[in-house]
Amino acid sequence: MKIENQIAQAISAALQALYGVEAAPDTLQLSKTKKEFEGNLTLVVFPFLKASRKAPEATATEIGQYLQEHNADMIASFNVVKGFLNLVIAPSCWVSQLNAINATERYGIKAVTPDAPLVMIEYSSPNTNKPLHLGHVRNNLLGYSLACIMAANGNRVVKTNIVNDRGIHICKSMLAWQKWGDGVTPESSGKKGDHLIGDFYVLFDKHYKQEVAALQEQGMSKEEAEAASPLMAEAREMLRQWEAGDTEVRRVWEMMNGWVYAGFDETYRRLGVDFDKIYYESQTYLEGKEKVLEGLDKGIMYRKDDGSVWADLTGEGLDHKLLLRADGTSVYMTQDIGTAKLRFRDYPIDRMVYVVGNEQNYHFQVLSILLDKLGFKWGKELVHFSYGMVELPEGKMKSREGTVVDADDLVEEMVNTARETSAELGKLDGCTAEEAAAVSEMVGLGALKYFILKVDPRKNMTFNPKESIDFNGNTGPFIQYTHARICSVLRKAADEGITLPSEASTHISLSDKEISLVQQLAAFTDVVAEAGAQFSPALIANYTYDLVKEYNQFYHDYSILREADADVKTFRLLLSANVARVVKTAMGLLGIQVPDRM
RNA sequence: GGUCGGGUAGCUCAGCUGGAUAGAGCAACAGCCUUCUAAGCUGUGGGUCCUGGGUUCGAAUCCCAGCUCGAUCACCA
Repeated sequence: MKIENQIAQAISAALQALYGVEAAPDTLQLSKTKKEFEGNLTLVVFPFLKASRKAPEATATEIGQYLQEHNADMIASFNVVKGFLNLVIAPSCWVSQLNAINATERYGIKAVTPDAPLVMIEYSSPNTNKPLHLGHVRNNLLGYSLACIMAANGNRVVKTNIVNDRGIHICKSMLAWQKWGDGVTPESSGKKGDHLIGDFYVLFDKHYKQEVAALQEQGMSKEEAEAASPLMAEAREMLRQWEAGDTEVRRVWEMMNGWVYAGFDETYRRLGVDFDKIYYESQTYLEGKEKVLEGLDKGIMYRKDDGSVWADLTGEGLDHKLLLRADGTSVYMTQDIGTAKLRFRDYPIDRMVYVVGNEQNYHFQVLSILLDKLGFKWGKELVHFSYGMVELPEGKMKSREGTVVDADDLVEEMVNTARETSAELGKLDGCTAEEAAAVSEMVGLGALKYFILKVDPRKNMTFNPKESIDFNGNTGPFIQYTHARICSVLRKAADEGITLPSEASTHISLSDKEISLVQQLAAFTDVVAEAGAQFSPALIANYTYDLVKEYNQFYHDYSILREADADVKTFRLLLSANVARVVKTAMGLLGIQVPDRM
């Protein structure tokens, strides 16, 4: 058991004995002692002054004395500062704590049992008319990391992606390709499929804008011109043909979507994200219609005179929501209902998590209510993991204005920078080209992923393309570097013929840094649990940074292999090995790999 | 206007289920490599925690009011 928990129990017993206070161990304000004070754990005694009827100092002293008397083996000494009781824990306890951690397989990761709750996580969910940009990258990294964190908390996890493969936006790209594409393909152009399609989407927009401008010059208002645009009319007609199942339109659609998927797959692979099950809106939107009509029968929805179908959500403090247009076609909400139906048919979902930007908060509020009304047991409790936008210093990224940061370009740039930095520092001089490339990939991606995941997901974040992502300080490479450093020490130890024992001797004295590191390691399980409860990879990231920062201080101030005392040396090696292990596990939860050398 | 998020150092962010003197990184300046990897370590300067009230022994943290930025309130997805 964690020392902190043991102490909490002892304090709980002390409060009962001294003052007759019933305080559950987990309600105590017990935390790591601040650096400026002597001790390892600090209890805040202010809450018990009423019961003790004594001054803060006297109360703290009384509790301290009681604890020391009854737990002599654990509490070496204590001191009191105002209402704070600082406890010094016996060093042997910390060694035992480290030994226990070392003995725990897959430390920090809970086993997934067959009857564990099934959590489905939807993320990525791209449109098929343009390549992925930095906003999608944040989505993908958050979704993937969240899946890892939920699994580490003992849940069965299904990662899913809903591809928005139909609609007017794809028709625009298709039309532009037919008109001006001249039969170009990814093969003939040497361009990634998603980028090629994105170019045609932009091209459509360019021609459309010209058309509208020309019509406006003829005296039309902007709205009139947009409505009169022949190009847009053609796109709409193409969508109608698609819905009607026109073979030629469907053929082009399938071909061009195929190009895009090949491009996406490449980006996903490089980002290191994957899915257990992919849904396509072209396959789910009809299901949604069906479900809505079912709701209509049950009186959950109503039909207007023009034939459109609506849900009345005024009872929930919201508005009326359209679900089927007068012409019977479906809207976004309808498709999400259809997708939910298929998913529930495929999996016994206990909990559904949607990783979607915060601009869609209202949508998911409505979706939750509708799914609940339609009888999905997890509908009410669905989680909209709502993350903030990635903004540029100038403001929002806009696809059509070309101010997006492309995902592939960014990754490439990061990996290049990593390679150059490694070369400059001469870090990979002894490595093969393959090893060097693998490390560059890890470090470049590590920098990007950590940069994005370390910030609170709910907050908007700023990305400045002019200032490249850092490799020093609170960054992925810094953490990776520390791991590599420890690996290097362990390699040297092995070279010296040292084999690590499973336990360190408890009869040694420890420095504050060493104790603090053991405490940090012990806290890892709580951090994983908290990250799962709060859906926050950032908690894992910041924890890991603190751990590594502290380790580097230790590394600087104490020698490991040159330590004369064999027992202390063993302890330090064991401590280092477990720091490396936790770093690797924690970064793994963020989808970041760590190299053994760099 | 309604609803929901933000506002902490020059910049990017932690800290927010109330606790000790509000922390990191970047940027600036000054040190530390013949010694386990200097992508590291140490130090200096830098703060109206948006403002004003309230609750409390104690508030960046909780409550109220206001200021401000953003998202959303589509027969787009």
